[in-house]
Amino acid sequence: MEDPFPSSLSSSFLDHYATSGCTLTEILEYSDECGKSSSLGFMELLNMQDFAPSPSAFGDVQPEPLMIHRNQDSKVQELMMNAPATPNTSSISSESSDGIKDEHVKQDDEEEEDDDVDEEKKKTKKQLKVKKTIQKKQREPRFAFMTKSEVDHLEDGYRWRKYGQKAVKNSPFPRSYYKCTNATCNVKKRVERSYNDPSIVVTTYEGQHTHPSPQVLRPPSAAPPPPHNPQLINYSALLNGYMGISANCGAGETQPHQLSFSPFFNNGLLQDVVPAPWPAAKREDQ
DNA sequence: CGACTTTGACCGGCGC
DNA sequence: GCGCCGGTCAAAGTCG
Repeated sequence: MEDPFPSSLSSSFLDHYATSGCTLTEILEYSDECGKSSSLGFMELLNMQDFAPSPSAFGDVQPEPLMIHRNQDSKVQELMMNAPATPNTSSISSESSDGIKDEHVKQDDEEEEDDDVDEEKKKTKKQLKVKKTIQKKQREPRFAFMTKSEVDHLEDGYRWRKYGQKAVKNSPFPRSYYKCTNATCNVKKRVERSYNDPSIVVTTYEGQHTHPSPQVLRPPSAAPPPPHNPQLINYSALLNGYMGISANCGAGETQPHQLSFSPFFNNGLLQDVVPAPWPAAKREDQ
């Protein structure tokens, strides 16, 4: 777990990040039982077929340090240790959402004769929440990374609905909570700004998409390739790879986005990996 | 009018 | 037990 990121990191992976335009400054991978299987997917991603131009195409873009390490968050690790090592990630999310629904229906049947409707609702709600909490803790692998960007919510090809925002302790920047808008998809993500470096956005994905990216699905003839939007990131490819779903990343995209390049990446190999602390806003005073 | 955001309230976990 | 904190809910508001 403490080993540095593999030197076999393929060019496609970092090339893909290069196409994002947003400079990847750090990747934080939660290590856990799920993570083992998830990491396979992630590693598979690293060996994906090239879908980005060669490094020589990066031109004059200012390089930024790339730091990759595995997360040391003991809290998360502890939660994840209870998680079953379930490589079949698609079954995870469908199971969890269906499970909740089934439980809900069952609960309604059992309390049919109950006079106190409010009580019933409260009970059901409570159980639902407990179940959700347990499932979340046990099932959802997380994947967090930091990007240098001026916008908080980075485009990743999926559609998200914001469902909450909270002030973060010791940070002037709030944390936003998003859910994938796809009804069958259980993926959530948290977005917050590092208070150490406000130019850095910390994005944490939880769960896996059970559907392809809407952007990927779009037929080539339906729309032109995305513009060279510096804020557009195809995290979907990384995440799909990480989560073990075969990524169809980059389909329909014939042009590279604005490119950036890491000095740590040379000749297709990641070099001089520098571990970085978990964002101070999270890790401080713990 | 539907989709999405905002925001206060609520709840559970955790440390003291 | 209490208070703090993170995460989620859901009603109200906003926007196209």
